[in-house]
Amino acid sequence: MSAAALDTPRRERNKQEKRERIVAAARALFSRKGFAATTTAQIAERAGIGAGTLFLYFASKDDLLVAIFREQMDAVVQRALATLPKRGSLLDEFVHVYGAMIVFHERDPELARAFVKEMLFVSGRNRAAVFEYIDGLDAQLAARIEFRQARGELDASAPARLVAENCFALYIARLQKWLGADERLASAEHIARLREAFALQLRMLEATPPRAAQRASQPKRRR
Amino acid sequence: MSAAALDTPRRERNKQEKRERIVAAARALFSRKGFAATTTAQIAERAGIGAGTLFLYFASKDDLLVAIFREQMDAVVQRALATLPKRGSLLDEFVHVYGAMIVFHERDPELARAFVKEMLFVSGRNRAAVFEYIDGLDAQLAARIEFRQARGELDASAPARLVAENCFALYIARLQKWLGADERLASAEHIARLREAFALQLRMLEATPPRAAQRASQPKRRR
DNA sequence: GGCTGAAACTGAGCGCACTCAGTTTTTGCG
DNA sequence: CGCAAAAACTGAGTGCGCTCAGTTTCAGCC
Repeated sequence: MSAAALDTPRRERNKQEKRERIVAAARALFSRKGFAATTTAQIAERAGIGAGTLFLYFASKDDLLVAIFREQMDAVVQRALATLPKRGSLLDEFVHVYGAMIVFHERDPELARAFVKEMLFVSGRNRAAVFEYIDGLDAQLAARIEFRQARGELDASAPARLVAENCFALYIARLQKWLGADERLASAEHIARLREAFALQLRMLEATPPRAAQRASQPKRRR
Repeated sequence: MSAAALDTPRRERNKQEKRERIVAAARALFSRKGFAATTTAQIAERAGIGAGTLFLYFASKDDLLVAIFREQMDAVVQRALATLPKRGSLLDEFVHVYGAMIVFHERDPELARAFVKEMLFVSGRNRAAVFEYIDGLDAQLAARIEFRQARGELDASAPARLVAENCFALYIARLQKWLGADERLASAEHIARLREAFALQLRMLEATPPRAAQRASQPKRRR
């Protein structure tokens, strides 16, 4: 019956609220004492639930971490996409978005390290969520490529989506290297490296399409 | 022969031999029962040592896994580099090498999954070893690029090493996606995807260098 | 309200990676 | 040899993530 769907039954509401409490407790403890040093028992206690209950909401401690991070990352990406530089190049836009994520991770490298390590290997419902998030990001950046392709600024024969996916891979690789290092580079330096890598991938888009007209409209002088 | 080589002090020899026993035991158990289902106590027992002794040789169970895998991967890469296709394109060579690694990982995806997950985040001595291994691989493949650049087949202005590093990143990203998936693609399909990604990165090398334009009249070469 | 089955919750307990105080083995030296 | 210091080794112990048999809470129905 539809009435049941309308009113949020007591059970559902309790569950949702309990989930929030767990997330809040975990967030506070993780950032105060670090991921490894926080025990699930402490989280449960702070959330006011039994030690076992936590695992009815999250399959594992790692799973909990991923769930927390994903929400925050969503916000970061959304904000970055909303503030794209107006007059910048495609490369600038890519660096703007991924740079924002790097800055975010810089706030708490130990957490970020644990997160990245788990993110790509989670299973269950969270795995789908993670990949949806990545797909969304890829799609948005692919759209930026296609926009320029449509205006004739870039080689329209290149598969925009695949290029965007490659850039995500480059970002992750850089991030892993950065987070894994004993002595971490300043994020400015890190972003500069990322820019280099992106430039190398995106340069392909500037190539004259194999068959298409080569800027015939532009009065280019030949010797 | 030197005096130092002659007398392998009893201590050193024992240590080395014990290390071998641990590795052999771990390898056998991991491949029989899987990584997660094997306990460090079982490994120690099979190696004929005390439970705590294992941790004098390897900092953690993960560390042990990484050490085992790295040795095997070295061999795989070495063989692949020695059997590069003679008449193939640069893309063919990249796919040949990384394809060999994929095939290797296909033999035991659960182990590979655990390995890849830990590899990029190990610390201590093994971390240095892992990155030396990656650097070596990058250098070898960069050399293949430079070889063609020197012959004028590819844009010599592109930084070969960075391109090779980008390709490694693409390989790792694909591998993570593949190993993390619930239903794993056939490796042939996986390799085809990797080829696409590589092609997108390497295409940049075919661009006519800014100043030297000799490729214009040359018919496009395919495979 | 009273009853009933199901859903949610609990915490004592389990298995395992890893530690460390105590023991054994090895080495260098007189 | 004997001896002392150092190095290597050991396994009982510890802490933590996670489980599950038992308990409590809730929703729907009379």
